Amino acid sequence: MKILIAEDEITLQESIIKFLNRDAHICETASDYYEAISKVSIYEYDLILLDINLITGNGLDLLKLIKKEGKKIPVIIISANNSLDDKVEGLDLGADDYLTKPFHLTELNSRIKAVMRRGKYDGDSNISFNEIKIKTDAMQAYVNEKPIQLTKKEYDLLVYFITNKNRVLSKEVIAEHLWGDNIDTVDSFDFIYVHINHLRKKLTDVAANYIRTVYRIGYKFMDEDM
Amino acid sequence: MKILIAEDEITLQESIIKFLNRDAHICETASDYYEAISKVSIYEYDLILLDINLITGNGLDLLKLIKKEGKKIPVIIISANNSLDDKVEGLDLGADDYLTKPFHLTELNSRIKAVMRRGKYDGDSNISFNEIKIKTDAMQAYVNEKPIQLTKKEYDLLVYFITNKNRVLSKEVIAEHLWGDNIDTVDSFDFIYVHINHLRKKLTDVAANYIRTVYRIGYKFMDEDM
DNA sequence: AAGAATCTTAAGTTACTCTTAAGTACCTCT
DNA sequence: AGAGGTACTTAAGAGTAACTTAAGATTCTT
Repeated sequence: MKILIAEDEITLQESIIKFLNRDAHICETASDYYEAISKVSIYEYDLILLDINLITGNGLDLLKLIKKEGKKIPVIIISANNSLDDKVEGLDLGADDYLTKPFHLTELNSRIKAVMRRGKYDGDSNISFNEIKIKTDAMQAYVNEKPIQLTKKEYDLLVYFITNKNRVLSKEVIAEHLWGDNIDTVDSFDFIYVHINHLRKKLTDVAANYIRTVYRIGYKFMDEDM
Repeated sequence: MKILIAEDEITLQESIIKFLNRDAHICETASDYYEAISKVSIYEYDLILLDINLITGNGLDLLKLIKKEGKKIPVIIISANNSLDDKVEGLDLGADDYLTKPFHLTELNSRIKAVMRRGKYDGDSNISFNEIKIKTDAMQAYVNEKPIQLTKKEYDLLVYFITNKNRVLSKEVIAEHLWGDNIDTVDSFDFIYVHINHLRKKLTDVAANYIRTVYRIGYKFMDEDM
């Protein structure tokens, strides 16, 4: 799960990241309003954690912006003041949940899970593509009803492919989504090849062909006849 | 047993917690209507203690909400006024029992036990998974009909695993369910390893394999061929 | 208050995944 | 067809996560 944390209190930022990393989420941060706007418009996040009291601007404006652009990214608002007005306004603008500082990190964690649960997969916790099926609850993938053993990265990669089927995904975009933005200092994305290789091997026979190489561009997850 | 106490009288809240903690229940609190709704939607409780005279809203509405969502969580209603109407309405809405303030804590305790006994596992107070059987009222686990000696934490862990079989549970989630929400200040969940270790040792042979490690994620309680 | 049982901390060990690196195969364009 | 770049494959090392033990704290019992 790739999460943007728009929060200017560095200590809070850090402890959130530390905690969420333990659940193997990819976290990126924006310390001010403008950075947040910029990152949201450039990258794809699965969730945004938005402090509405950012020094450089009003978080609610950012929320408006996101929703105006028709993006369906779930947003959880963080606020220092317990004002009911803020809460109501935030939820009216389309925020998915609301947290008041100070909060427990486990609380945050559960809300993230709840939001993701009801948001993304439309109540159905299974994803499938032809003979491939993924039970997200169990984090278990199947090919023709046979379970296949995937590592975390392989699993993430497969989920990312299937939820973005028929789209060409560059190595950079994939890396960005699975590793986060501290990866752009890296000068080679060759390690992607290894994970692709592993995943292909584990998706036996037919299913392996779904991962098509688009030469010089990236990969596309698709059916034979598309 | 994880219990939510929706009660805005702080002193009563505290004495209930103090009392229930002696029975090794995990208690969490909600001091207003909104907090209660939020917590119920996020966390999984084994029981809710609901004061219907919360300042910020009507407890009966909350009860309606819970039952409407099809949740099977047992609810015990607490009320200050002895109005029969409230009582009847509460029980009609699906509350499992009803207490009028002031009440003795021992009274509360026995009602909790009664509700749990008849409520939780479909009238059957036994939980089982293949060769594992648990008699919840005796808090006794068996493997192949042979009783095994578990400590409280080991027992809780096993029950949590079996009632959440086939789901990946992170160390954090497990810790939260077994230790309550004051554990997020902790910066290491390594102690979980120890309890897992003990439980595995006590679930002899085959049964021990049901607790699968999901590397970098957590644990999953499941059968061989899933 | 002492003893027993349980839980937590800590440190050493083992095992797993991810990444790196280097060699090979493939594609495209001239 | 050959050059140059791009993708694939494999194996090994680094780093991290999980496991195991035992001893130090607690908590519970008597």
